[in-house]
Amino acid sequence: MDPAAGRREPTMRDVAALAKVSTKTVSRVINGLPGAGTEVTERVRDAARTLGYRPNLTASSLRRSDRRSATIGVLFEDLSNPFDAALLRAVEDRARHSGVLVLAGSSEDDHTQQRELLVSLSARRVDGLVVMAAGGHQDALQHERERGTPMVLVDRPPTFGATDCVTTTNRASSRDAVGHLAALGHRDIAFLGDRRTLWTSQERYAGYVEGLAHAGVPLRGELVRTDLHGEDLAAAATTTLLDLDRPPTALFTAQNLVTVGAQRVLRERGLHHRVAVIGFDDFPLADLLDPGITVVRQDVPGIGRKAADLVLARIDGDTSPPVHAVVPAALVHRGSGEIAPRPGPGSLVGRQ
Amino acid sequence: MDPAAGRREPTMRDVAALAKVSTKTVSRVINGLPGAGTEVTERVRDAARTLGYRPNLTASSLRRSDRRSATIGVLFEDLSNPFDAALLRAVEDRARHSGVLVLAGSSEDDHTQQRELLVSLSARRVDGLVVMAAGGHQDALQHERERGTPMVLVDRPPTFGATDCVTTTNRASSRDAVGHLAALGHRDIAFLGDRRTLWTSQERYAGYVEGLAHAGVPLRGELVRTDLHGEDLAAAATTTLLDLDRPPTALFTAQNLVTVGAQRVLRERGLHHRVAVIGFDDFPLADLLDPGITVVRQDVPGIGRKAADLVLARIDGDTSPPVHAVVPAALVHRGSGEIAPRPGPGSLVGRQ
DNA sequence: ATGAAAGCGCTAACAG
DNA sequence: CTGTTAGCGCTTTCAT
Repeated sequence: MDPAAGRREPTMRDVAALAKVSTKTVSRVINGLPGAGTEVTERVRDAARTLGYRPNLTASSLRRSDRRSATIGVLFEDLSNPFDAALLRAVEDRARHSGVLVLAGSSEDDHTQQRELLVSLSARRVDGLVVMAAGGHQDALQHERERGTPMVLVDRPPTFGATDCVTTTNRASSRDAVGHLAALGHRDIAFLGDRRTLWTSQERYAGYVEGLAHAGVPLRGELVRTDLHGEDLAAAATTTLLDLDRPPTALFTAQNLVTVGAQRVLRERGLHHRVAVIGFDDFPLADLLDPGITVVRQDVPGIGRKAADLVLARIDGDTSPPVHAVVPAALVHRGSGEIAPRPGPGSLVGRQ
Repeated sequence: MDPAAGRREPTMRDVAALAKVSTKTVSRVINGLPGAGTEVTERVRDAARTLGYRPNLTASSLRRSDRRSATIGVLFEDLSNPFDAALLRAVEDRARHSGVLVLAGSSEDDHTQQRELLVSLSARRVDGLVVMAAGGHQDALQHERERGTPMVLVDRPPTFGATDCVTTTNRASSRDAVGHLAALGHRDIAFLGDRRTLWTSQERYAGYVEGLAHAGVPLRGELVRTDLHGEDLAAAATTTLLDLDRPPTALFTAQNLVTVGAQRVLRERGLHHRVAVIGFDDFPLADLLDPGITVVRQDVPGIGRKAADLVLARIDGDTSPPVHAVVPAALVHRGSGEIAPRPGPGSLVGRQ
């Protein structure tokens, strides 16, 4: 099974011996540094090729003064979530073009797992981190940051200082979305949110409240459902809402899985053309559904690029003050958010 | 910006000095090896905590005899594709539970990029690789494998020897899908495939041919469209097919983006309830479309787990003969694949 | 149970 | 232009 069993990996010393030069000269040639004669360079290259020599970045970075591993850590909630995946890809692209590779991990929004991954990444001496922080306290992240590791938080800001961060217009876009629904005449607009410990959930809820206030629509507490982590909880909450005496005529679903869970229930009940929906976060095929789902779309590649740029700049020694970059999101009209309220068989107008 | 500017990272020597022991003793304590007194152990732990010592896996792996980096490389086509993302997550989970981290990269099905990533991973001395090979030759992969790096190919098999691989039942499931359509009475079943250089495309096409033959349906060459890389090409091909004098009554779309592209055109033309579709590869929300999209669903987490298990076992010295694991896919009936053929306004039965 | 010396593969700092 | 020496942080080997 092992085609190379027994053979020892050639080192610079082996190359040096074969080319009859010093290891330092080999080092110069391999790294493309000046100070190596044309003829010697050729001899070294030949020797390296003959032996099948591969540079060892691990040894090199240990000895080099900059101590760089040319590797960054990416610590997201769930690499299989389309949002996280798109973000990872954007970061990876940027990093790759700078010769930097990405060590990726999923924290599952769990502090223990986040901390363990942080320790693992730290032991491998990554040059920097791009992190989607787990909800709640950020002790482990703060600790790592305070050791000096360059760090950029994405999607959610740090609760500690001196750290860059890239987020989107959660509050303003949520306000706009709710305003859009109110402008159509909706007065019973429900809020369905992810975990309350998440900053994005809080911001989107705040935007919902502001949007209602701005439109002069009173907030009905029973229309607010939070801590809906995953499609199933979102579906259950939607069911409960639709069963109210005075059910909502519009839903603002504040996360992609929540939107999908709600959508499932609406279709089961045949209400997808009656109840308006605007979701936060776009998702694949949102435009192919009937009606198309109106969403607040984040510029995910933009966020990833910005985060990567920031962390790479910090690694390169940029010491300017910390930045909180805000990448604008946009409301994408597809139909579900443009459904007007109307009294129907399920409506209770007149009963009030 | 840098909270730790100037400070030097503490080493085992620093810990040893503070605890008044040798570095070897510190090494024993940090690694939980036997041969360290209870009292000394305590002293070392205190010193490490006081100094904020972090073990350096990079230095450790350089010196250790097993030379392990506790890191594997994952080289897929596009980490933002839901299929790749789900696979990455499955591999990462398995690896993490073995204390192994994942260096991830996207090859974009490009040989140059694949080779460059391979070189980067190799320089970082990853212990093993999980690779979705780019189409065409596999010279760089073979070369890396022949140096002795444990390697598992996923989704597509190696064209060289002595290498594990995990794929799904591409051919058999495609045959079944086409058989399912034929059993409903379809005789004009189109094939829409991704790049012909990809083994999966070839296998799925072979299954299509077998399925037709088995059902006694003659193959019409003009209904076969390949090299559809991406939604747009798939959409264009679908348009062409529908404009034929004798258009297909059913489509077998052999990759997830192809399915989506075709679906877009069918909906534009209002044919999504008339033309049957079975897609290879499931995708999010396929069940929420109207009709739901019937697909061949791969067991993506199963494939990822198996691949991770194989590479981790090889790293641990398993020298049993190479394995080609085949993880079964299943036909998921959702509606689009259960549409029967019928003469309609667009049909040309009778004109022939 | 503990430590001293050597060295993993490489590069910094200096020679020549 | 090229080489020598030392040593990155750690673990091996062998001694005590």
